[in-house]
Amino acid sequence: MPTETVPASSARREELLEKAYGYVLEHGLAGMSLRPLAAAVQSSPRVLLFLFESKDALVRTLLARARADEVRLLKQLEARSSGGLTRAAGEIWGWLVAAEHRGLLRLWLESYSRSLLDPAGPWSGFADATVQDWLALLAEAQPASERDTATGLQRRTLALALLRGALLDLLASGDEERTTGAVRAGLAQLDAANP
Amino acid sequence: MPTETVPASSARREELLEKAYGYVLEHGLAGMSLRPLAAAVQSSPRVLLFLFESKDALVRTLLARARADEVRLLKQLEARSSGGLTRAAGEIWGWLVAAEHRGLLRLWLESYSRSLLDPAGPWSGFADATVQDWLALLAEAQPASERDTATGLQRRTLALALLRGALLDLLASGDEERTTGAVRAGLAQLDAANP
DNA sequence: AGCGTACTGAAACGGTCGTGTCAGTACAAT
DNA sequence: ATTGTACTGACACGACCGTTTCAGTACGCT
Repeated sequence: MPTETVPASSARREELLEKAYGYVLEHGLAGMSLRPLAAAVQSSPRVLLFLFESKDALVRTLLARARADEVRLLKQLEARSSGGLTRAAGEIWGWLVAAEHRGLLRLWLESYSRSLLDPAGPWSGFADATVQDWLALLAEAQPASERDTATGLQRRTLALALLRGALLDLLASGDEERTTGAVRAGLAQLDAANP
Repeated sequence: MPTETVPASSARREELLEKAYGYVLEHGLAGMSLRPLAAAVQSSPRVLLFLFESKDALVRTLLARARADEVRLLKQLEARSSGGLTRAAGEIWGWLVAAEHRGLLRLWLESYSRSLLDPAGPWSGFADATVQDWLALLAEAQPASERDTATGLQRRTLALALLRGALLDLLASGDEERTTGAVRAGLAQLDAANP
């Protein structure tokens, strides 16, 4: 008798996951369906379901894969985030504007808005998780004396709002210069207001 | 022979449009389908198609209806937006946090992210249009001397980014106090940096 | 050689989708 | 009374959906 239980990890699974990840970065996962996806990754719906259990589980796996990309960024930034809040925010913005991250950021925004309406779906925790990741990173960049104060939280919230708002603008307009200018100005003001 | 051409406006059409609008404010329009919607508004798919021509046209009409809500806000704000950029931004934020606008704002975010991936769909122009509306309102609040300068545009972009980023936070967290605090602090800094 | 494991293909299932067909009903205007 | 207009119900169509069934094939291990 063949296996037909969840493999949870195998060479073929990893390979198809990477291909599928590339596909959703381009096409989003709102209207994703198995047959076109399977064709794009040179496989079949049958195999995708065999390796990933169900479509819902596949979506969850893809979102986890996306988060892995983001966690890798956080590790990188943590290493050199000793320059304070605004410095860390500036580094994050540098990552956000990089053209090769557009797909991931569109996917992030899509999951974010999706989770607001359907908290039960496979993408539910994803948006909150990334937000918490960013906030935690910003907190870590703050001096310990400020980190746990009310104004420290407010400054973190403000920096994050600035980054995310500018990101929305950037994704829609593609105007790197204008948005970067606004972020720089905002961060400079945030810096100047430091006690 | 019956009409079977587009009515484009009628009492019944208006009535169903309002009901359908209430429905999508709650459920979003990503996964909207005619049969559940028709049941919710006590009608039938047949009638919806008769009155709105096609599902795509219905979605466009619903988005136009949403925009009408927003335009009404802009008219209100314009009347008392003589207090400068930060004052106007503060007024906008006051509108954004109002609980009865959550549905509209979730719908806005959904259409926004949607239009990034599928510029051909019925929601394509919607997000850009609202952004332009907001930017124009902010521009109008600026003194004429600053309105057409590069830094004027930058300050507008910054204010808008702050509002939209804080809105993302608010929609996900519901934390009115923290987000409002961040917006107020950011606007105060923007005000202090005024030449 | 025999067997278990990992993967794959073809076809079908029941379901929902947007839309079309064909029939009606209610009612104001003539 | 007749006619035209506005709306509605019942139902079927073809397409696509996620998933299942049943059949394999390729290959390492003993």
